Amino acid sequence: MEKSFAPAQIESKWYARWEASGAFQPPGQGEPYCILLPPPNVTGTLHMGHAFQQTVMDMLTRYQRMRGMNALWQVGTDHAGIATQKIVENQLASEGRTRHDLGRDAFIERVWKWKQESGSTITNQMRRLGVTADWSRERFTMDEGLSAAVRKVFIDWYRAGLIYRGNRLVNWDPALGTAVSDLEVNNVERDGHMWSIRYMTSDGKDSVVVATTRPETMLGDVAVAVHPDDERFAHLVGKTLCLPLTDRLIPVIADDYVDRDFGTGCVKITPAHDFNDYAVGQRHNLPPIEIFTLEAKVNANAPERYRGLDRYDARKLVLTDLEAAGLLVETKAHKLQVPISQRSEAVIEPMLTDQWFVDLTTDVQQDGRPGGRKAITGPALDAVRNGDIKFVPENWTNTYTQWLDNIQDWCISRQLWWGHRIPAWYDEAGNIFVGEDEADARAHASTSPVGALRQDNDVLDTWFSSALWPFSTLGWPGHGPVRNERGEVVANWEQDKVFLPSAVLVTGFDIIFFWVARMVMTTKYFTGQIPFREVYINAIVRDAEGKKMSKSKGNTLDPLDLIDGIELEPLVTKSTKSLLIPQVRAKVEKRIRKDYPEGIPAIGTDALRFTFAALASYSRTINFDIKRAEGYKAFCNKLWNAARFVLMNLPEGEIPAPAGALATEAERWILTRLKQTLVEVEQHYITYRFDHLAQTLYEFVWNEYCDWFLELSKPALNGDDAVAAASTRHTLLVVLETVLRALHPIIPFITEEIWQTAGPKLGLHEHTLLQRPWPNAGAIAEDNAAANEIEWFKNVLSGIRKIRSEMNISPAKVIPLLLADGDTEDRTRAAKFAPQIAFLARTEAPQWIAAGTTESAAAAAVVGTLRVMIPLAGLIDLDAEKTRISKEMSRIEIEIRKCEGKLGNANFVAHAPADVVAQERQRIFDWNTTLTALREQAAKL
RNA sequence: GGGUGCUUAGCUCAGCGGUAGAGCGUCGCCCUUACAAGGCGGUGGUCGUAGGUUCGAUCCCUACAGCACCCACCA
Repeated sequence: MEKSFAPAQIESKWYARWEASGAFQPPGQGEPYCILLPPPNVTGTLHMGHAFQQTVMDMLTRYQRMRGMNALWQVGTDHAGIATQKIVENQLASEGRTRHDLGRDAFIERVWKWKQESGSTITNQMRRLGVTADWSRERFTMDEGLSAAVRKVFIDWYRAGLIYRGNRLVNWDPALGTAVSDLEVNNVERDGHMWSIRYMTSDGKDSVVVATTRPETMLGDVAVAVHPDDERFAHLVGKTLCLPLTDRLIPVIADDYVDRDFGTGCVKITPAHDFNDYAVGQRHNLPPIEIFTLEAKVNANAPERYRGLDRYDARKLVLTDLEAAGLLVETKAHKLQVPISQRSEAVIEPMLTDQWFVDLTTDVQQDGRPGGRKAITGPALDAVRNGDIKFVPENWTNTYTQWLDNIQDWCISRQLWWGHRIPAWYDEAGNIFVGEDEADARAHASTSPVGALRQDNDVLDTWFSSALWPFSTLGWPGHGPVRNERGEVVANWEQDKVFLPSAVLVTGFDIIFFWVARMVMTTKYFTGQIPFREVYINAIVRDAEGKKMSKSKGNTLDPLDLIDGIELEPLVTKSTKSLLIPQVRAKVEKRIRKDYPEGIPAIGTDALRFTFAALASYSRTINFDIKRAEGYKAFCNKLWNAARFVLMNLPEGEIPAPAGALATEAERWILTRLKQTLVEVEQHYITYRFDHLAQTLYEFVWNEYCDWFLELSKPALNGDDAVAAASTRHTLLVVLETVLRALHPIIPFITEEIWQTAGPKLGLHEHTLLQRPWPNAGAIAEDNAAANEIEWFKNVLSGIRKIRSEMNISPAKVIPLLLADGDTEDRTRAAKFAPQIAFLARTEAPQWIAAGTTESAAAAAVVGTLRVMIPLAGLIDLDAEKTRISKEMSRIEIEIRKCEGKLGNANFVAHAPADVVAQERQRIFDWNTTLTALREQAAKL
């Protein structure tokens, strides 16, 4: 083996071999265990969030596979409607064209082409991470099978009355030219103004002043509302106002939507461009007046003067005109919430448009009569409330249920071309026909169409298809095997439905609403099953300072750059190339040069994965610090070198298990610790505490196996006792091989590489470590007596080391060692561990001082009643030793006083559990024993 | 306005009704034949503040302060 662990060399070797072995596919036996990959954007690239999440999923999948489960990691990608369409439109724009120049069919063809070109980027990056998803079943949300599922769901819901089409006020993104759902809108606080505008009554005798942040919308006002109980304005209710800048008359109405204490207490009502006003308009039977085109420009319903103006230009002109008319009463600064489109960052304009909705709000009884409960969200809420689905950490349950309790109908139509086209047709009279295709739609129609049918131009919200992921990927609705474009079978519902429900969904909290809740809704409705038993909400990855990673901040990290490393200059180039604003660009460059003056070091996939595991506590964010990753790379190196030590101490060929029991205490101890470690690790898998899991293994490997067992093995391997040497050799190897298996789900590459050498030494001839079973902790013998012996040994050794260090004795110098007092057990142990003590502490063979002998002055450590001493002669400063001992004594005296305080408290003795009291008594006894020995030692000095 | 977190060592974070922990950093000694990406030994914390419950509180409860995040229609 090489002297150091070199990730690049070993990572390249194993992935292809694993994949070719077919081991990623479920073996067809054992209990089903399924994990669904949240399908990433097909044309996207891997980011830190993916890498983290996928590491967790891969750990779980590898672990359960090793445990003999019928493990399936269902993989696939998402067509990401808006995002992907936008990329291709940008490409066209750089050629000076728009999608309309191409036409629908040619444009879609072009998107498919882009999907073919870039669709393998992210899946190849996932392979670099070591992801063991079943690629033979890879799906795409727009492949034929999944599209069929989408159509069936749409049609079934439509026919059940749960999908409807209606002219509603929706969130309109004027930049993208499509409706978006409530979830795709973020409210952002912005600095703006509040303007007060006077509306005169038609008789010219009176007026009201309304306050607004959007004066331009006054062109679409249909009323002014005041609170019904507001005495200030009671006399005006029912009066007519002249809407300024127009020739329209509007009424003053009373509605308790109005907050008397806000603004002027009078609200202008613009039903066509405000959600609240829409509701008010409906209550008062006031038809909305739309004043904007879909591009958010003023339309023909407004006075000619404003037509064609963009909404913000219109605002300026309206204000100017109001000012000129003397109707602008006040302008003041005001912070307001502005609805921003997540996708385009354009300001959303509420618009009245024809859209498709999923009814999530109507209560229906079993027989369809009103009342009862909500057909889609009801079961989805129950599944979580009754515990069928559990969130980990469980406080996310609240988030989920509260959202579903307050949900609105889901706008599912998008005015895009890339996506699942809505399977609905219209005749010339505007009647709607829904079906698999035109013929099916006609066949299911209650009336015959008037004239030709024309298909709906819109596509479905991307999340509509991802909502079906848990069952659509398994071949639902199930008419025999589903094949991919190469003709290979990718799913077969009749067989694959055993994977529903999946075991756990690993995902971010940001898509609980977008995706998790909707999967529960569809899966419950269409299969009667829950989609998954547990939802593990993983943390969001942030930078080392806890800041959100974003390209414009320049603090993103590419997981591949961490794996492979990257020089400073290429890093600067790649981080700034998509930044168009020069100031931002300069800032990002500066930051990168400051944060990574040497570029990013290559830490390898294993260390990256281990870091993710170690950071994965229940906290909701993790701060990714390269320093930490470098530490775990060191761990990989440690494991590598431990393996190197073990292997270089083994003879050629297989190492047979020695006959008879383990020869040494150290072996019995390390196996005891190994067993405990495995038990703990298994527990951590159940609770998804990957941080504890990683730490448990880290500590075992480094602090016990390497620091103590390997060191203890050296005298045994080189000693005269051939039986002990043979037994130790075998145990070194057995523990190594077991540890490799236990670590494999976290750090698959390095463990596989080592195992390929270590496994065969034990006569194991599996193809790969990937296919080995998980270690059986139950089969490992426990020996607590041995554990006590090693504990004693560690105490003796660290006592000596402390003296050496504090007395500045060179680590290389071999020193004499004296033992005094102690009991018979100390004598037995001292004899047993004499070679180990001498070797590890660099001492001469320990000499017992006979009772009654005059001791020469020495530095001492105390273990129980045993004194472990290093004679002063020429080595130790007497005064320094006196100080050291007295410091130690005062520390112990403090401890004793603490114990005495507790035990002297009658209430403590009376109320505390017996074992706590007993423990306290034991402690005080132990401290006193040590103190006595130290006093004696001090006296001898 | 509603909801959810967080506050523990210089930094990043675990922990928990009964002796305060890890990684990184830092200090000292050491290239000891697996590993200097290493070894050995240190330093470092009145666990955000104030009350309460308890024999005992970093942990449970209450209030307060500060910091995040999510949801929501205040013109």
